[in-house]
Amino acid sequence: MTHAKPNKYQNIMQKAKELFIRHGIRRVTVEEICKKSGVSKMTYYKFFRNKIELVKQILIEMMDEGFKFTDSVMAQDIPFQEKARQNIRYKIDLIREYGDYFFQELMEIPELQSFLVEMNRVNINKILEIFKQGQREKAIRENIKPEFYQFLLEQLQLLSENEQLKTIFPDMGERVEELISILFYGIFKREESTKSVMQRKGVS
Amino acid sequence: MTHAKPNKYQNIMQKAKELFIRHGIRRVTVEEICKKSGVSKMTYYKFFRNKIELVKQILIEMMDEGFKFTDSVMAQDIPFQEKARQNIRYKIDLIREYGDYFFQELMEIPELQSFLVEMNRVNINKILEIFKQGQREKAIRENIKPEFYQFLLEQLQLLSENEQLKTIFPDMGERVEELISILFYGIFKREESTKSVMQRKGVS
DNA sequence: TTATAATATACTTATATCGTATATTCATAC
DNA sequence: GTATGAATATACGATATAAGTATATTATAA
Repeated sequence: MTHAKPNKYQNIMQKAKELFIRHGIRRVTVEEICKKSGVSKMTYYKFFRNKIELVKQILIEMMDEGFKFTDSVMAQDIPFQEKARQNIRYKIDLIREYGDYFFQELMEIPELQSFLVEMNRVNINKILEIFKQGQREKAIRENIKPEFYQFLLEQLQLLSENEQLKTIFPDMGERVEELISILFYGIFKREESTKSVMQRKGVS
Repeated sequence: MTHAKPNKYQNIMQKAKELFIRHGIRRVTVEEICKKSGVSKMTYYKFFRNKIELVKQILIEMMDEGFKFTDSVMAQDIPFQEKARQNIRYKIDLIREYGDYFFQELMEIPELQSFLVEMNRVNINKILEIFKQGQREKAIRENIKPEFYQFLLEQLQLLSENEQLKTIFPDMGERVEELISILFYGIFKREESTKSVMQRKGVS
């Protein structure tokens, strides 16, 4: 990546992320973001109409990076199960990085509702794509319908917010991990599992 | 302790502490505190004139608990150095519990300035008391003047906010610990040190 | 029942934040 | 040097949020 120009846009994005992760979206003001990223309010409003728009950009960037990661993983010449595992670990790490509070707050912002729904739709499509590749590679049982898989994904998502489950796994990352594991070993043909350690690398 | 009555005052104090630790003082509203502690705004204002007053009470309680701990430690029949060590550990743990951010924010509240100065004065007096006991027990060199010790304490406090030192020890707890260690082993007569593990217990 | 105390609600006042407009500074090219 | 474009600092009005108060209602216990 080019590090020659101290890109103001990226600077704002980065500092805003840090502040949001630390204090939550609601508790951070635009002026605070400007001060932290060494930018005047006017230049901020050059780039973003308001705070919501900034949050959207962060989410879009987050999704794009995720897709880029997924694509690179899917192109590798490794067993499908390993690919799936890496993708899942990536998402878990992402959740851990931002923390429950961030995602919880997201859903409480009315202006973001439809955006989140759309983002979720795109995301699920991507996962479906991967699912189909898994079937082509004969790693996933052929007799599972994609619609059924999609249904399961949506139910899993609902379950991850289930209050009872929250008491069992208070940490959101762990919660999601356990749920995915269930789906995982439920749909995979029985083979011994391979362990993988992968490190996500943040933009600095 | 009595747990029969769900004391509203203590309830507010407890929940406020939790919120302040998590989000900082400025970022938490009175209404939020009320909601969390299941108390109406009116009852809140029965107990506290405003948010500052609540913060003051938290600080006073914090100091009182500290003094109580100190007194119990000083009454024990153990070497003076061990007493001193326990006191220091207590303070380090306290800093760790509340986090840098909390104390940093405290000092940025104008209405608290004089209160903090006074609190600091009282605190230093207490430490001086301990110092004198240390001299009486012949654990501290007799030829160190109390005024000089007090001066050192104040300088140490200033140093703990030194920017350069912050880059060396980013964690405030560690920073203070290292500084105190310097003072410690500087004024103590040379004897082998004894390790101690002590657990502070929070009010639940 | 009556008295007490907490609550919910609505409200006014005060403050913080947002978003914009304007004058100023700063860097760069000419 | 001056002109130009871009960022900044400052000030400002509009708006949203929070603080603090008053009142009616509900719950509790003597």
